[in-house]
Amino acid sequence: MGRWEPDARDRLVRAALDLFSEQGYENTAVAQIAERAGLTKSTYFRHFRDKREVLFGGQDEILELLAGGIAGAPASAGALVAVEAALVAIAVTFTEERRANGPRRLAVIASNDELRERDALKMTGFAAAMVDALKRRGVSELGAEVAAELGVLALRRAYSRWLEAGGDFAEVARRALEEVSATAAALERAE
Amino acid sequence: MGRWEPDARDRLVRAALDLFSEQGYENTAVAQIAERAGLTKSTYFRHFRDKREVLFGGQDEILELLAGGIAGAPASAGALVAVEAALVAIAVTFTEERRANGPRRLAVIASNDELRERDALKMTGFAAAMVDALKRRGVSELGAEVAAELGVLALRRAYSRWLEAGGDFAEVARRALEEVSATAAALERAE
DNA sequence: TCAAGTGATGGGACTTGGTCTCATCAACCG
DNA sequence: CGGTTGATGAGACCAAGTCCCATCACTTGA
Repeated sequence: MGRWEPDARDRLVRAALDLFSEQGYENTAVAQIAERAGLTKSTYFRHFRDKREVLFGGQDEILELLAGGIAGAPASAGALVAVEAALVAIAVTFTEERRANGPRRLAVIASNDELRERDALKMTGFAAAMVDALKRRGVSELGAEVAAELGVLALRRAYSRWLEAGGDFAEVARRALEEVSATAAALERAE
Repeated sequence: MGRWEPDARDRLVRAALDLFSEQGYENTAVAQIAERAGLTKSTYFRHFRDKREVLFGGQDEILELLAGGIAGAPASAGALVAVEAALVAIAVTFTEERRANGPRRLAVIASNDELRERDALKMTGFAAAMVDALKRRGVSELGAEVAAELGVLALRRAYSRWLEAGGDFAEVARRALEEVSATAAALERAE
């Protein structure tokens, strides 16, 4: 396999996921990932900033979609409705290919602390993007933080359910947010 | 400074915080931290599992206190009241010394992605500990997750306020949780 | 047709985080 | 006083990540 084979980045992602699944994250060297993809370590680090990032690609796009979903919600919408719009907006990124690799990817992440750290930071990033967009709509700092945290919780639950059962992600996310916010409201009365 | 000087761990923490503040986290090598503490790299890694952890010591104790606070709450208490008990339970760890170093520590963490990752994972750990303890009380999975996330949000806000204004952490945390949960309840009506 | 330019890649030196093993030394103990 | 224990020092070693420069495929313009 010579130079200029297309889709170097995709090949790296597939090679990494395969190797991590086969032999574990810690037992896989970056050079090995690159080799399986027909590339070298140098090229790997041109595409991904570190060993972890190969499992978390495309999340910048999600940040933009979340912010855009909130900004584009009707002016009359409250914070939670805007968060719902954000979750619906990212549905386009939940493709069949992503669903096919989802379980393996989740298993790898769960197996390693470094990867769970990266995942936690990504979720923090999602929340921060929503907080920022909500505040631009005039939502209070606290209101934005609460709504965003509930949104991230709903997103996590929706993702896990979508991996299991499939279907339209937007619909799954809507139901998850509904559940989460209803639960949050019910917590109040239960003292 | 020979062997057997006491408080090796504390010396490492202080040296690390000083060096990180003076010259930045990335520009500081573990060997340099150890040297300033009168120790070697080997000894550093006996006390902390990696370069980051020196900034996050004592959080295992917090996990136990959180779980214990929830387990020890009155049987009649709802999920949010149990979470309040958890936040009150960790107040003993918020000492004056910790408050003195808090701002520098936060500044260092904010300056670096690796450290923000570790921080995010620690918060996830707090939430997981509370979810676990809440479920043992019979709270539903979803109810536990929502209550725990709101609890972590309140904890973050309380910490930041306590660093600024001081006072009894338990009281600050109680007020923060009150605000957060009231805001969560108010979100529902605002559609 | 060919020479210059461009962008992705290869290759290797280098630093540092982190692991591992073994030697060393201080304190404690019988 | 000799043996044990526990923390430390010392150094080899590997992999992650950075950096610099050479190389090659392809494009462009004369």
